[in-house]
Amino acid sequence: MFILVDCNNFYVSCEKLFNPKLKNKPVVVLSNNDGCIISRSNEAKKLNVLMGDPIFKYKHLIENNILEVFSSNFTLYSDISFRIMQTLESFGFEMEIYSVDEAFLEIKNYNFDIEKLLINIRKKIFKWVGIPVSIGCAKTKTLAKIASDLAKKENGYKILLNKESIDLTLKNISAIDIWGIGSACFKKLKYLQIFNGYDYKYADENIIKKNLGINGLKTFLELNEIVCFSLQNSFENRKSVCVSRSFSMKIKNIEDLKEKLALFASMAASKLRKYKLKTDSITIFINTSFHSKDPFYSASSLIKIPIQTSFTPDIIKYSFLALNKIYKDGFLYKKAGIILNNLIDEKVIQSDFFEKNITDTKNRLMKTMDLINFKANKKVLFFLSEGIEKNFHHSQNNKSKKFTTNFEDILKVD
DNA sequence: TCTGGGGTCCTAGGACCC
DNA sequence: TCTGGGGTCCTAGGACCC
Repeated sequence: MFILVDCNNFYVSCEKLFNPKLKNKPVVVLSNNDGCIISRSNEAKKLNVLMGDPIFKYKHLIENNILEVFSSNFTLYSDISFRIMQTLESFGFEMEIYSVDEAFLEIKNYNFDIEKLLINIRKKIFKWVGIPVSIGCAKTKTLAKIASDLAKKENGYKILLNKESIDLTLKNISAIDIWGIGSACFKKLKYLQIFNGYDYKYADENIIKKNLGINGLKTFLELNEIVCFSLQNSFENRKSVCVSRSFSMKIKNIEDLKEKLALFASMAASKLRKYKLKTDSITIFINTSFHSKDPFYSASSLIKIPIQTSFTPDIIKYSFLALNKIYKDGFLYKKAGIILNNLIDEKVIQSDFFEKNITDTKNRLMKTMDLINFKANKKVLFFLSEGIEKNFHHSQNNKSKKFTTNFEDILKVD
């Protein structure tokens, strides 16, 4: 049996935690550049503020002091997330941290009162961390997801274990709201006269497989209480690392693009070292704005590295090679990024027989650099290609404090 | 005027092999 | 006129998730 614990309006709830004045008020949290809405309080949802919408659409609500707006404060959110996961771990079940605000628990033998357990989990997380959660419980992850969505509308938890309640629930949810079904699959399902969860569950298995592929079939089976998605150790075997940003100013030439890319490469490389991983294949991508009327261009390029590495200069060097393959003059670039693929444990790398082995030297240099930057608590040492002027002109005008991770930001109680 | 970032997995098509 | 069949691997891009 699977239990899904899902934080309600997570980022907004984190903001409300340290700011009691926000209670019962419409609040939203914005994406990186203060661009679009990525979290909404229930009150904001009631005002028809939509997920993913650019914030300028709601200028009138802000100017009239109806809507409270926050820039994203990921330092705060990940610390709160960590506390929630720790609390969940204390229950002693096998656990998968699925995202910053969700975790699956798997219960193998149960001869106790499930309902009591769910109530207990909610209580403990609220008491220890202060974040409200919704909990769903069912035989498969897909059904547990559906249950947790329902829990939000009911009293915070929902158990879907008998056929009647499952079927009734599925009749009342649109196929698009099923985990794993996006707009493309939904379109195909509608063509097949499958509109809700119930239609999907009792559809013809072969038709599903033919039209929606292996993933559609797995979802179909999961609705029928056949487990296709098991618990995963999400962080130990991560397969890629990505750093990407949109630019507030469009970029017109390869030099400026290289500078951004070098910075992203450096950030990605330090992530790799943090996870004790190395890569031997780099993808970089660039694109112009999806929204602007300027000519559109989007491209990506993958490049292989002969020896697995997490050495920043290597990664910068190869990302430039990749960029040269796809860069075209005359476009206004809005976004770029780097993805490191094929990650392996840094302990098991294969070195090059014919090259002088300087891996140890490289590792020591990176270690020293990371340490100096860590102690300084900012990036005092970096590579010149990253550029000296790192100002992204990031708008982050409404950022809350790092209440739980910075001594200077700790709340004072009079 | 202003529209996010970080992931996983699958698939189609091309290049190549025998 | 008629021109095989069965693979692998790589890459780009799509679809989905939060």
